[in-house]
Amino acid sequence: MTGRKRQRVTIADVARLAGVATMTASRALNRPEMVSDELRQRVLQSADELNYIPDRAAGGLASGVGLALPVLVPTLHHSVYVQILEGLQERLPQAGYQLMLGSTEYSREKEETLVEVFMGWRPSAIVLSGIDHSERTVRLLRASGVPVVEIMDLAGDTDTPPPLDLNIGFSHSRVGEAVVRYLAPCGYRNIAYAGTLTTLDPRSVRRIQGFQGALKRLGLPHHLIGRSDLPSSLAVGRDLLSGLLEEFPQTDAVFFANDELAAGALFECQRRGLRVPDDLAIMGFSDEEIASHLYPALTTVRIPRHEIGRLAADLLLARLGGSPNTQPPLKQSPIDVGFEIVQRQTTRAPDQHPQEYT
Amino acid sequence: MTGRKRQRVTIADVARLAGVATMTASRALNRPEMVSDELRQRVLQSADELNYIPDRAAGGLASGVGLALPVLVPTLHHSVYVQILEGLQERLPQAGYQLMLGSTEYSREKEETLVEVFMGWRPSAIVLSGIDHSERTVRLLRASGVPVVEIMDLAGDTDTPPPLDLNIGFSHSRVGEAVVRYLAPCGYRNIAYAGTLTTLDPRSVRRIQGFQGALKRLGLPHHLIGRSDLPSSLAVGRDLLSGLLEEFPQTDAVFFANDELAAGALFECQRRGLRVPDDLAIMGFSDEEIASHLYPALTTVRIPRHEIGRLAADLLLARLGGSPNTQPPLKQSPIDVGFEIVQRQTTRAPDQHPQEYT
DNA sequence: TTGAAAGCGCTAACAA
DNA sequence: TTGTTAGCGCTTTCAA
Repeated sequence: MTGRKRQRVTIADVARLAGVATMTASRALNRPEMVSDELRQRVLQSADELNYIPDRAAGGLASGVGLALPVLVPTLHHSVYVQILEGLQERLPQAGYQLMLGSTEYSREKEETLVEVFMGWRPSAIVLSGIDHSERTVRLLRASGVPVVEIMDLAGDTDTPPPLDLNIGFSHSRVGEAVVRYLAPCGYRNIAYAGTLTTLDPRSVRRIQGFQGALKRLGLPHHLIGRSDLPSSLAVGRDLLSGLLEEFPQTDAVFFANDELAAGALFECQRRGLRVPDDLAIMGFSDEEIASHLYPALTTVRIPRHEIGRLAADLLLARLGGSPNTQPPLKQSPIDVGFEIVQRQTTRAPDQHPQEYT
Repeated sequence: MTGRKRQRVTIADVARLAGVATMTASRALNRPEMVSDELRQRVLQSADELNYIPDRAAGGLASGVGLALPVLVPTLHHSVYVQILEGLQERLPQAGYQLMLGSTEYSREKEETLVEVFMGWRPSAIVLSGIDHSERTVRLLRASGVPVVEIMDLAGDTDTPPPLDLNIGFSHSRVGEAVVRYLAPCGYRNIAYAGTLTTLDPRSVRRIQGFQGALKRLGLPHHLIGRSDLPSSLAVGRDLLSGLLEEFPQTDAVFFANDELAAGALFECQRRGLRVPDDLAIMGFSDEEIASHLYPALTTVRIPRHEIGRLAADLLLARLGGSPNTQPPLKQSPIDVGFEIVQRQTTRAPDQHPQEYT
């Protein structure tokens, strides 16, 4: 009694009940305008009566059209990705696409495995986070001809690989630079970077490179780096701060890889009685909700996550729908959505006003 | 040139290249032990050479076995659900099941729509959050015979509907009660509840009912309820607190619907110079990471989310795998995983020690 | 406008 | 052990 195998209600059942051919039932359901009013009514009613639910897999198989739309994110623990997902959810499902979520945990190997798995679901397109993929991933994707959108990083830039296909994001190296160019005029001289997975995640790497490059150009020390291999959390933020202060006591400002780490560090400063931003400046990355509620409120880098999600959806829809006349004047991909430094209270006010960097 | 329609590599291609029948290729790939070493080698090599990726939809269609496993959560903004998802991800994908995520936004109608959509993907089972569903959802699910796991609430309890099938969670009304039974001995007399979606989400409703019932039994006021219709956030937590203090200035303790709201309220207390827990006690629900890092650290209710995810996966695997001899001594569903009050600094120490409630 | 036949890619069942 | 046939549920194509 492992579940009596319930006979699935098929379109043939619906057709039979309505007294029409299977094909007519199919048309009544999918292209109503091709069927006479009367038959359409009968079919719709039968379908309803039988609780008919069309089998997408069979439909896709027959029509050659895939409706699965895999989205690969590194993690769901950062609200950034949750919000991107929401941006995508806003339009894609109602266009008939089924979002499938995969989490790569910042690993190229996991990404590769997930891409393989998802390719088996006849994806109509695929959304990838980042622009750094394994060779096999690239080969698989190229060979399949499936549209790809890479998000959250900017491909084809001076220091990044070319885009696989569509791309929308911002430059992480420029974020690193911008932070230095923001903090230096505030009078900070020993500016540190602190992050997790700093070797694993190519986006962190580029952020650090931009950061260090800018420091070098200003003649400031660029060796103040705090690293952790643990996934990021408030606790790790505390540890990162402690480690940094121990190793480099001269540190007077820290740029964290995300707001969560920065918040943890801020809590640690409170515990230690360190005054922020007088003794130490703290800067985050992402501008998550907590940033503005912390005390003092966190200076951070805002990235347009929701917009990334929505734009990715638009790009995809335009690419897939291919409605040839509605041809929307789509911006040329890669699209740089830029970022913005949000000045709050964990850094001293700069001499110059904050500006938008793209 | 809307994407040259790349010829998909099928198992027939693989078979042809290997010089075997399609069926042999299929067996070499899926039941290797049924094929001679030599042919298996040839097939595997051909598959690799052609970058063959099996079409799950076609496979499922032919074999009658579905591999999609939809998971419906109310939101991804609470880390609780992210962690449950992780618990599920730990085992299900490697057993070949494809998790499909849907977010209901606490709406029964959205849930119904999602269930309908997902039923079209030949799900092998389906995971639902909560035990309150629309009539049509129940009918659809029942008719399909698909195994269902309801999580995060306890069905078949005195005040809850019977389970659809498998169930694993805890009693929200007992949480409400337990909180009162915890706070009262600490000397609090005007204990308020504050939450969002308090009318929409049946779990909130039951929590409030348990809460009010316990207050009544103790002869304490039970009308101190703060509500908001916005989705929960730190900002709403602040507002909720402000509203409560304005409407019921006598309030001396507040039980929030989640830790995020409680954190927001705590920030608001800081801003107002209110001393916690001396002037006001704050209690959260969920024990998210931030709870222990706040200052003062948040007293809250811990729920075993990761365990819920893992147990749900186990239950499902046992139900689906049906390996008849390995018949694991599965606990009888519904499974009550209980909860636990975590005493920290936002409430005064009670006369009696905290206890586990199930 | 409606219907019949064929087949999408794969595997269960049977035959060799 | 291997191959052949049929068919999963649906839609495309073509004919009526």
